Amino acid sequence: MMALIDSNNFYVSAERVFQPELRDKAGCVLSNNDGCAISRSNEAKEQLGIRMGTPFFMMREQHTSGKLWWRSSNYTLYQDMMRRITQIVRDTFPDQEIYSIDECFCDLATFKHHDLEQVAIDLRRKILQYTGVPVCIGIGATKTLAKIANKLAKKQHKTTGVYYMGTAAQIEQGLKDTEVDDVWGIGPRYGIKLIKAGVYTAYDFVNLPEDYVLKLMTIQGRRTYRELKGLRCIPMEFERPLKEGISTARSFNCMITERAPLEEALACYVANASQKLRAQKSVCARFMVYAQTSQFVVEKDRYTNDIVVKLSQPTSDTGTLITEALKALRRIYVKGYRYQKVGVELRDLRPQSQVQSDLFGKVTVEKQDKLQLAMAAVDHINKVQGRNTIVHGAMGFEKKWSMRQEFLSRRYTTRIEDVIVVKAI
DNA sequence: TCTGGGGTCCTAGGACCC
DNA sequence: TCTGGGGTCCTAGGACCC
Repeated sequence: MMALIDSNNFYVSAERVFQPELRDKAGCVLSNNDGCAISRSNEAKEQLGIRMGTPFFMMREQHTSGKLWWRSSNYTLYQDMMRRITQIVRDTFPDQEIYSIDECFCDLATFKHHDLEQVAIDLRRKILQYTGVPVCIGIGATKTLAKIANKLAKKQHKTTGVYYMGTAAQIEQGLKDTEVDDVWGIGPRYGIKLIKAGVYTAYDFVNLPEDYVLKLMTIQGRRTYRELKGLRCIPMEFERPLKEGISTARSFNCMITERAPLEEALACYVANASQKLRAQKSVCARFMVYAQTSQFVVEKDRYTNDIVVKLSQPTSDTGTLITEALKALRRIYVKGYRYQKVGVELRDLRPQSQVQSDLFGKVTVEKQDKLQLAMAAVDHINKVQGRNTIVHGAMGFEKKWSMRQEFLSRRYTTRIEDVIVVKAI
Protein backbone atom coordinates (compact mmCIF):
# COMPACT_ATOMS: atom_id res chain seq x y z
CA MET A 1 0.00 0.00 0.00
CA MET A 2 0.91 3.68 -0.31
CA ALA A 3 0.00 6.66 1.81
CA LEU A 4 -0.47 10.25 0.78
CA ILE A 5 -0.05 12.79 3.54
CA ASP A 6 -1.45 16.16 2.50
CA SER A 7 -1.81 19.26 4.65
CA ASN A 8 -5.21 20.90 4.91
CA ASN A 9 -5.28 24.44 3.48
CA PHE A 10 -1.54 24.42 4.06
CA TYR A 11 -0.55 28.09 3.70
CA VAL A 12 -3.52 29.24 5.76
CA SER A 13 -2.76 26.60 8.41
CA ALA A 14 0.91 27.64 8.56
CA GLU A 15 -0.06 31.30 9.07
CA ARG A 16 -2.47 30.31 11.84
CA VAL A 17 0.18 28.43 13.80
CA PHE A 18 1.93 31.69 14.70
CA GLN A 19 -1.05 34.04 14.56
CA PRO A 20 -3.73 32.39 16.66
CA GLU A 21 -6.04 35.37 16.16
CA LEU A 22 -6.58 34.08 12.62
CA ARG A 23 -8.05 30.76 13.75
CA ASP A 24 -11.73 29.97 13.15
CA LYS A 25 -12.07 33.02 10.93
CA ALA A 26 -12.45 33.15 7.17
CA GLY A 27 -9.12 33.97 5.56
CA CYS A 28 -6.86 33.33 2.63
CA VAL A 29 -3.27 33.53 1.46
CA LEU A 30 -2.63 35.53 -1.70
CA SER A 31 -0.51 34.68 -4.72
CA ASN A 32 2.75 36.48 -5.49
CA ASN A 33 1.99 40.14 -6.01
CA ASP A 34 -1.10 39.75 -3.83
CA GLY A 35 -3.01 39.05 -7.05
CA CYS A 36 -5.49 36.32 -6.11
CA ALA A 37 -6.37 33.70 -3.48
CA ILE A 38 -4.28 30.53 -3.56
CA SER A 39 -5.06 29.01 -0.17
CA ARG A 40 -8.35 29.42 1.66
CA SER A 41 -9.60 28.50 5.10
CA ASN A 42 -12.67 26.27 5.32
CA GLU A 43 -14.69 29.27 6.53
CA ALA A 44 -13.63 31.29 3.48
CA LYS A 45 -14.66 28.42 1.19
CA GLU A 46 -17.90 27.54 2.91
CA GLN A 47 -19.24 30.83 4.26
CA LEU A 48 -17.91 33.31 1.72
CA GLY A 49 -17.69 31.02 -1.31
CA ILE A 50 -14.15 32.16 -2.15
CA ARG A 51 -12.67 30.02 -4.88
CA MET A 52 -9.15 29.14 -5.86
CA GLY A 53 -7.80 32.06 -7.93
CA THR A 54 -10.44 34.59 -6.90
CA PRO A 55 -8.87 37.97 -7.77
CA PHE A 56 -7.88 40.31 -4.97
CA PHE A 57 -10.23 43.10 -6.00
CA MET A 58 -13.25 40.81 -5.87
CA MET A 59 -12.58 40.07 -2.19
CA ARG A 60 -11.78 43.63 -1.12
CA GLU A 61 -15.20 44.37 0.27
CA GLN A 62 -15.26 41.25 2.43
CA HIS A 63 -11.86 42.25 3.74
CA THR A 64 -12.72 45.85 4.56
CA SER A 65 -15.95 44.81 6.27
CA GLY A 66 -13.90 42.53 8.53
CA LYS A 67 -15.30 39.24 7.27
CA LEU A 68 -12.03 38.05 5.73
CA TRP A 69 -8.36 38.24 6.67
CA TRP A 70 -5.57 37.79 4.16
CA ARG A 71 -1.80 37.42 4.03
CA SER A 72 0.81 37.64 1.27
CA SER A 73 2.45 34.29 0.55
CA ASN A 74 5.46 33.60 2.73
CA TYR A 75 7.25 30.65 1.14
CA THR A 76 10.19 30.77 3.53
CA LEU A 77 7.79 29.97 6.35
CA TYR A 78 5.82 27.30 4.45
CA GLN A 79 8.93 25.52 3.22
CA ASP A 80 10.30 25.32 6.72
CA MET A 81 7.01 24.07 8.19
CA MET A 82 6.92 21.35 5.55
CA ARG A 83 10.47 20.34 6.42
CA ARG A 84 9.32 19.76 9.99
CA ILE A 85 6.27 17.75 8.91
CA THR A 86 8.20 15.46 6.57
CA GLN A 87 10.72 14.79 9.30
CA ILE A 88 7.99 13.58 11.63
CA VAL A 89 6.49 11.46 8.85
CA ARG A 90 9.88 9.88 8.18
CA ASP A 91 10.11 8.58 11.73
CA THR A 92 7.00 6.48 11.08
CA PHE A 93 7.17 5.86 7.32
CA PRO A 94 10.82 6.02 6.21
CA ASP A 95 10.24 5.36 2.49
CA GLN A 96 9.14 8.84 1.59
CA GLU A 97 8.82 10.95 -1.54
CA ILE A 98 8.31 14.68 -1.04
CA TYR A 99 5.91 15.43 -3.83
CA SER A 100 5.13 19.11 -3.34
CA ILE A 101 5.35 21.87 -0.78
CA ASP A 102 2.48 20.32 1.17
CA GLU A 103 2.33 16.62 0.29
CA CYS A 104 4.37 13.47 0.53
CA PHE A 105 3.86 9.90 -0.61
CA CYS A 106 5.06 6.98 1.48
CA ASP A 107 5.60 3.40 0.41
CA LEU A 108 4.16 1.13 3.09
CA ALA A 109 5.49 -2.16 1.73
CA THR A 110 7.35 -2.86 4.96
CA PHE A 111 4.21 -2.39 7.07
CA LYS A 112 2.39 -5.55 5.99
CA HIS A 113 1.39 -6.76 9.42
CA HIS A 114 0.35 -3.50 10.98
CA ASP A 115 -3.04 -1.95 11.46
CA LEU A 116 -2.28 0.76 8.90
CA GLU A 117 -5.32 2.80 9.70
CA GLN A 118 -4.35 3.09 13.36
CA VAL A 119 -0.70 3.84 12.52
CA ALA A 120 -1.89 6.68 10.26
CA ILE A 121 -4.29 8.05 12.88
CA ASP A 122 -1.47 8.18 15.42
CA LEU A 123 0.87 9.84 12.93
CA ARG A 124 -1.67 12.46 12.07
CA ARG A 125 -2.20 13.30 15.73
CA LYS A 126 1.56 13.58 16.24
CA ILE A 127 1.98 16.00 13.30
CA LEU A 128 -0.79 18.21 14.65
CA GLN A 129 0.65 18.15 18.16
CA TYR A 130 4.24 18.88 17.11
CA THR A 131 3.68 21.43 14.33
CA GLY A 132 0.13 22.73 14.70
CA VAL A 133 -0.66 21.89 11.08
CA PRO A 134 -3.64 19.59 10.39
CA VAL A 135 -3.06 16.96 7.71
CA CYS A 136 -5.13 14.18 6.14
CA ILE A 137 -3.81 10.76 5.22
CA GLY A 138 -5.15 8.58 2.43
CA ILE A 139 -4.02 5.00 1.91
CA GLY A 140 -4.46 2.99 -1.28
CA ALA A 141 -2.71 0.49 -3.52
CA THR A 142 -1.31 3.08 -5.96
CA LYS A 143 -0.48 6.76 -5.85
CA THR A 144 -3.67 7.65 -7.70
CA LEU A 145 -5.81 5.58 -5.30
CA ALA A 146 -3.98 7.11 -2.31
CA LYS A 147 -4.84 10.53 -3.73
CA ILE A 148 -8.51 9.57 -3.92
CA ALA A 149 -8.41 8.15 -0.38
CA ASN A 150 -6.89 11.43 0.79
CA LYS A 151 -9.67 13.51 -0.76
CA LEU A 152 -12.26 11.23 0.84
CA ALA A 153 -10.49 11.60 4.20
CA LYS A 154 -10.91 15.37 3.87
CA LYS A 155 -14.55 15.13 2.86
CA GLN A 156 -16.02 12.12 4.65
CA HIS A 157 -13.71 11.25 7.53
CA LYS A 158 -13.00 14.59 9.11
CA THR A 159 -12.79 13.28 12.67
CA THR A 160 -9.96 10.84 12.11
CA GLY A 161 -8.52 12.60 9.03
CA VAL A 162 -7.57 9.18 7.68
CA TYR A 163 -9.11 6.99 5.02
CA TYR A 164 -7.90 3.50 4.32
CA MET A 165 -9.06 2.20 0.95
CA GLY A 166 -8.19 -1.47 1.29
CA THR A 167 -10.98 -3.89 0.42
CA ALA A 168 -12.57 -4.26 -3.01
CA ALA A 169 -15.82 -2.90 -1.60
CA GLN A 170 -14.08 0.19 -0.18
CA ILE A 171 -12.37 0.84 -3.49
CA GLU A 172 -15.60 0.53 -5.44
CA GLN A 173 -17.39 2.88 -3.06
CA GLY A 174 -14.47 5.32 -3.12
CA LEU A 175 -14.48 5.43 -6.92
CA LYS A 176 -18.24 5.94 -6.99
CA ASP A 177 -17.92 8.84 -4.54
CA THR A 178 -15.30 10.60 -6.69
CA GLU A 179 -16.23 12.84 -9.59
CA VAL A 180 -14.21 12.06 -12.66
CA ASP A 181 -12.49 15.45 -12.84
CA ASP A 182 -11.42 15.11 -9.21
CA VAL A 183 -9.14 12.24 -10.18
CA TRP A 184 -5.40 13.06 -10.06
CA GLY A 185 -4.30 13.32 -13.71
CA ILE A 186 -7.71 14.28 -15.10
CA GLY A 187 -7.87 18.04 -15.46
CA PRO A 188 -10.62 20.37 -16.62
CA ARG A 189 -10.17 19.62 -20.34
CA TYR A 190 -10.41 15.87 -20.12
CA GLY A 191 -13.08 16.29 -17.46
CA ILE A 192 -15.33 18.06 -19.95
CA LYS A 193 -14.65 15.45 -22.64
CA LEU A 194 -15.45 12.60 -20.28
CA ILE A 195 -18.63 14.15 -18.91
CA LYS A 196 -19.82 14.71 -22.49
CA ALA A 197 -19.23 11.01 -23.06
CA GLY A 198 -21.42 10.19 -20.04
CA VAL A 199 -18.53 9.39 -17.70
CA TYR A 200 -19.30 11.11 -14.41
CA THR A 201 -17.39 9.30 -11.70
CA ALA A 202 -14.05 7.57 -11.28
CA TYR A 203 -16.06 4.35 -11.20
CA ASP A 204 -17.56 5.06 -14.63
CA PHE A 205 -14.05 5.82 -15.85
CA VAL A 206 -12.48 2.51 -14.79
CA ASN A 207 -15.32 0.67 -16.49
CA LEU A 208 -14.50 2.13 -19.89
CA PRO A 209 -12.63 -0.07 -22.38
CA GLU A 210 -8.89 0.63 -22.17
CA ASP A 211 -8.59 1.28 -25.94
CA TYR A 212 -11.18 4.00 -25.69
CA VAL A 213 -9.30 5.73 -22.87
CA LEU A 214 -6.07 5.54 -24.83
CA LYS A 215 -7.68 7.09 -27.89
CA LEU A 216 -9.37 9.85 -25.95
CA MET A 217 -6.57 10.79 -23.56
CA THR A 218 -3.26 9.36 -24.87
CA ILE A 219 -0.89 7.30 -22.78
CA GLN A 220 -1.08 9.58 -19.75
CA GLY A 221 -4.79 8.91 -19.45
CA ARG A 222 -4.18 5.19 -19.77
CA ARG A 223 -1.68 5.39 -16.93
CA THR A 224 -4.29 7.01 -14.67
CA TYR A 225 -6.81 4.35 -15.74
CA ARG A 226 -4.46 1.52 -14.83
CA GLU A 227 -3.52 3.12 -11.53
CA LEU A 228 -7.20 3.29 -10.60
CA LYS A 229 -7.42 -0.44 -11.29
CA GLY A 230 -4.69 -0.99 -8.73
CA LEU A 231 -1.71 -1.39 -11.08
CA ARG A 232 1.28 0.67 -10.00
CA CYS A 233 2.35 2.74 -13.01
CA ILE A 234 3.72 5.82 -11.26
CA PRO A 235 6.79 4.76 -9.30
CA MET A 236 8.04 6.32 -6.09
CA GLU A 237 10.84 8.84 -6.52
CA PHE A 238 12.89 8.75 -3.37
CA GLU A 239 15.50 11.17 -4.68
CA ARG A 240 14.51 14.42 -6.22
CA PRO A 241 15.57 14.31 -9.90
CA LEU A 242 17.55 17.22 -11.29
CA LYS A 243 15.45 19.89 -12.93
CA GLU A 244 15.27 19.85 -16.72
CA GLY A 245 14.50 23.53 -16.95
CA ILE A 246 14.52 26.46 -14.55
CA SER A 247 12.24 29.41 -15.05
CA THR A 248 11.86 32.63 -13.15
CA ALA A 249 9.33 35.37 -13.82
CA ARG A 250 7.24 37.76 -11.79
CA SER A 251 4.49 40.15 -12.58
CA PHE A 252 5.39 43.75 -11.73
CA ASN A 253 3.51 45.70 -9.11
CA CYS A 254 2.57 48.16 -11.85
CA MET A 255 2.84 48.22 -15.64
CA ILE A 256 6.25 49.23 -17.06
CA THR A 257 6.88 50.99 -20.34
CA GLU A 258 10.57 51.95 -20.13
CA ARG A 259 13.31 49.57 -21.12
CA ALA A 260 15.66 50.21 -18.19
CA PRO A 261 13.48 48.82 -15.38
CA LEU A 262 12.57 45.83 -17.57
CA GLU A 263 16.26 45.10 -17.91
CA GLU A 264 16.79 45.44 -14.17
CA ALA A 265 14.01 43.01 -13.41
CA LEU A 266 15.23 40.53 -15.99
CA ALA A 267 18.77 40.70 -14.57
CA CYS A 268 17.36 39.85 -11.13
CA TYR A 269 15.44 36.85 -12.46
CA VAL A 270 18.47 35.62 -14.38
CA ALA A 271 20.60 35.90 -11.23
CA ASN A 272 18.00 33.98 -9.29
CA ALA A 273 17.66 31.23 -11.92
CA SER A 274 21.40 30.83 -12.37
CA GLN A 275 21.85 30.47 -8.62
CA LYS A 276 19.37 27.57 -8.72
CA LEU A 277 21.28 26.18 -11.67
CA ARG A 278 24.54 26.18 -9.72
CA ALA A 279 22.80 24.69 -6.70
CA GLN A 280 22.15 21.52 -8.70
CA LYS A 281 25.64 21.66 -10.24
CA SER A 282 24.36 22.14 -13.78
CA VAL A 283 25.03 24.49 -16.64
CA CYS A 284 22.62 25.56 -19.37
CA ALA A 285 23.26 25.54 -23.07
CA ARG A 286 20.22 27.59 -24.04
CA PHE A 287 17.70 29.94 -22.56
CA MET A 288 14.54 31.77 -23.49
CA VAL A 289 13.68 35.34 -22.60
CA TYR A 290 10.13 36.66 -22.88
CA ALA A 291 8.23 39.87 -22.27
CA GLN A 292 4.50 40.37 -22.18
CA THR A 293 1.71 42.81 -21.48
CA SER A 294 -1.31 41.86 -19.39
CA GLN A 295 -3.56 39.34 -21.10
CA PHE A 296 -6.59 41.23 -19.84
CA VAL A 297 -6.10 44.39 -21.90
CA VAL A 298 -7.76 45.02 -25.26
CA GLU A 299 -6.28 43.27 -28.29
CA LYS A 300 -4.38 46.24 -29.73
CA ASP A 301 -2.52 46.87 -26.46
CA ARG A 302 -1.53 43.22 -26.09
CA TYR A 303 1.99 42.12 -26.92
CA THR A 304 3.96 39.01 -26.11
CA ASN A 305 7.23 37.88 -27.59
CA ASP A 306 10.04 35.52 -26.79
CA ILE A 307 13.46 34.68 -28.07
CA VAL A 308 15.63 31.61 -27.66
CA VAL A 309 19.38 32.06 -27.28
CA LYS A 310 21.87 29.28 -27.85
CA LEU A 311 25.12 29.75 -25.95
CA SER A 312 28.41 28.95 -27.65
CA GLN A 313 29.58 27.57 -24.32
CA PRO A 314 27.18 26.12 -21.71
CA THR A 315 27.52 28.06 -18.48
CA SER A 316 26.06 28.80 -15.07
CA ASP A 317 27.85 32.13 -14.71
CA THR A 318 25.47 34.89 -13.70
CA GLY A 319 27.41 37.65 -15.47
CA THR A 320 27.50 35.87 -18.83
CA LEU A 321 23.85 34.92 -18.61
CA ILE A 322 22.76 38.45 -17.68
CA THR A 323 24.73 39.96 -20.58
CA GLU A 324 23.22 37.56 -23.11
CA ALA A 325 19.72 37.84 -21.65
CA LEU A 326 19.76 41.65 -21.85
CA LYS A 327 20.88 41.50 -25.48
CA ALA A 328 17.94 39.21 -26.16
CA LEU A 329 15.51 41.49 -24.35
CA ARG A 330 16.61 44.46 -26.45
CA ARG A 331 15.63 42.51 -29.55
CA ILE A 332 12.06 41.87 -28.43
CA TYR A 333 11.37 45.10 -26.55
CA VAL A 334 8.99 47.33 -28.41
CA LYS A 335 8.43 50.84 -27.14
CA GLY A 336 4.90 51.89 -26.39
CA TYR A 337 3.49 48.83 -24.67
CA ARG A 338 2.72 48.56 -20.97
CA TYR A 339 4.61 45.49 -19.86
CA GLN A 340 3.35 43.35 -17.02
CA LYS A 341 6.02 40.68 -16.89
CA VAL A 342 9.40 39.59 -18.15
CA GLY A 343 10.89 36.18 -17.55
CA VAL A 344 13.66 33.78 -18.31
CA GLU A 345 13.71 30.02 -18.78
CA LEU A 346 17.00 28.15 -18.62
CA ARG A 347 16.91 25.07 -20.83
CA ASP A 348 19.16 22.30 -22.07
CA LEU A 349 20.56 21.76 -18.62
CA ARG A 350 23.45 19.37 -18.20
CA PRO A 351 25.93 18.47 -15.48
CA GLN A 352 28.72 20.96 -15.04
CA SER A 353 31.22 18.11 -15.17
CA GLN A 354 30.21 17.32 -18.76
CA VAL A 355 31.06 20.69 -20.22
CA GLN A 356 33.52 20.62 -23.06
CA SER A 357 35.42 23.66 -24.12
CA ASP A 358 34.21 25.24 -27.32
CA LEU A 359 36.99 24.71 -29.85
CA PHE A 360 36.71 28.20 -31.28
CA GLY A 361 35.33 29.99 -28.24
CA LYS A 362 37.29 32.63 -26.41
CA VAL A 363 36.52 31.26 -22.98
CA THR A 364 39.16 28.84 -21.88
CA VAL A 365 38.70 26.05 -19.41
CA GLU A 366 40.90 27.92 -16.99
CA LYS A 367 38.82 31.05 -17.07
CA GLN A 368 35.68 28.96 -16.67
CA ASP A 369 37.13 27.35 -13.55
CA LYS A 370 37.98 30.71 -12.04
CA LEU A 371 34.48 31.99 -12.72
CA GLN A 372 33.02 28.96 -11.02
CA LEU A 373 35.07 29.56 -7.93
CA ALA A 374 34.02 33.20 -7.83
CA MET A 375 30.35 32.34 -8.21
CA ALA A 376 30.61 29.69 -5.49
CA ALA A 377 32.02 32.35 -3.16
CA VAL A 378 29.19 34.75 -4.01
CA ASP A 379 26.58 32.05 -3.43
CA HIS A 380 28.11 31.23 -0.08
CA ILE A 381 28.15 34.84 1.07
CA ASN A 382 24.56 35.35 0.01
CA LYS A 383 23.56 32.21 1.86
CA VAL A 384 25.27 33.15 5.10
CA GLN A 385 24.76 36.92 5.11
CA GLY A 386 21.33 37.00 3.51
CA ARG A 387 20.10 37.10 -0.04
CA ASN A 388 21.30 39.95 -2.23
CA THR A 389 24.29 40.83 -0.06
CA ILE A 390 26.35 40.70 -3.24
CA VAL A 391 24.53 41.53 -6.45
CA HIS A 392 25.35 42.40 -10.03
CA GLY A 393 25.06 46.08 -10.84
CA ALA A 394 22.63 45.31 -13.67
CA MET A 395 20.10 44.16 -11.07
CA GLY A 396 19.62 47.72 -9.86
CA PHE A 397 18.95 48.90 -6.32
CA GLU A 398 15.65 50.70 -6.21
CA LYS A 399 13.47 47.99 -7.67
CA LYS A 400 10.38 50.13 -7.95
CA TRP A 401 8.80 47.34 -10.00
CA SER A 402 9.29 44.60 -7.44
CA MET A 403 6.54 42.35 -6.22
CA ARG A 404 3.74 43.62 -4.05
CA GLN A 405 3.70 41.86 -0.66
CA GLU A 406 1.71 44.19 1.48
CA PHE A 407 0.45 41.66 3.97
CA LEU A 408 3.53 39.59 4.61
CA SER A 409 3.85 37.82 7.95
CA ARG A 410 7.21 37.25 9.65
CA ARG A 411 9.44 34.31 8.89
CA TYR A 412 8.83 32.88 12.34
CA THR A 413 10.96 29.78 12.07
CA THR A 414 14.02 30.86 10.07
CA ARG A 415 16.53 33.55 10.86
CA ILE A 416 18.68 35.31 8.21
CA GLU A 417 16.80 38.13 6.49
CA ASP A 418 14.74 38.97 9.60
CA VAL A 419 17.76 39.47 11.78
CA ILE A 420 20.34 41.00 9.50
CA VAL A 421 19.50 44.13 7.61
CA VAL A 422 21.77 44.38 4.60
CA LYS A 423 22.35 47.58 2.71
CA ALA A 424 23.55 47.71 -0.83
CA ILE A 425 26.74 49.72 -1.11
C1' DT B 1 -7.05 50.28 -11.60
C1' DC B 2 -6.76 45.15 -9.89
C1' DT B 3 -6.50 38.25 -12.36
C1' DG B 4 0.45 33.73 -9.59
C1' DG B 5 4.54 31.10 -10.49
C1' DG B 6 7.14 26.90 -11.36
C1' DG B 7 7.22 22.64 -13.18
C1' DT B 8 6.61 17.95 -16.33
C1' DC B 9 5.20 15.16 -20.16
C1' DC B 10 3.26 14.17 -24.73
C1' DT B 11 2.10 14.96 -29.66
C1' DA B 12 2.19 16.81 -34.24
C1' DG B 13 4.48 18.76 -37.85
C1' DG B 14 8.36 20.77 -40.29
C1' DA B 15 13.22 20.75 -41.59
C1' DC B 16 16.88 18.19 -42.44
C1' DC B 17 20.03 14.03 -42.88
C1' DC B 18 21.51 9.71 -45.63
C1' DT C 1 -4.85 4.21 -57.43
C1' DC C 2 0.04 3.36 -55.95
C1' DT C 3 5.78 8.64 -56.08
C1' DG C 4 11.22 5.34 -50.27
C1' DG C 5 12.30 4.57 -45.58
C1' DG C 6 14.30 5.53 -41.40
C1' DG C 7 16.00 8.65 -38.50
C1' DT C 8 17.05 13.15 -35.56
C1' DC C 9 16.20 17.61 -33.95
C1' DC C 10 13.42 21.49 -33.17
C1' DT C 11 9.25 24.16 -32.15
C1' DA C 12 4.64 24.99 -30.87
C1' DG C 13 0.89 23.78 -28.49
C1' DG C 14 -1.86 21.18 -25.28
C1' DA C 15 -2.58 18.92 -21.09
C1' DC C 16 -1.66 18.14 -16.43
C1' DC C 17 0.23 18.97 -11.43
C1' DC C 18 0.94 21.88 -7.01
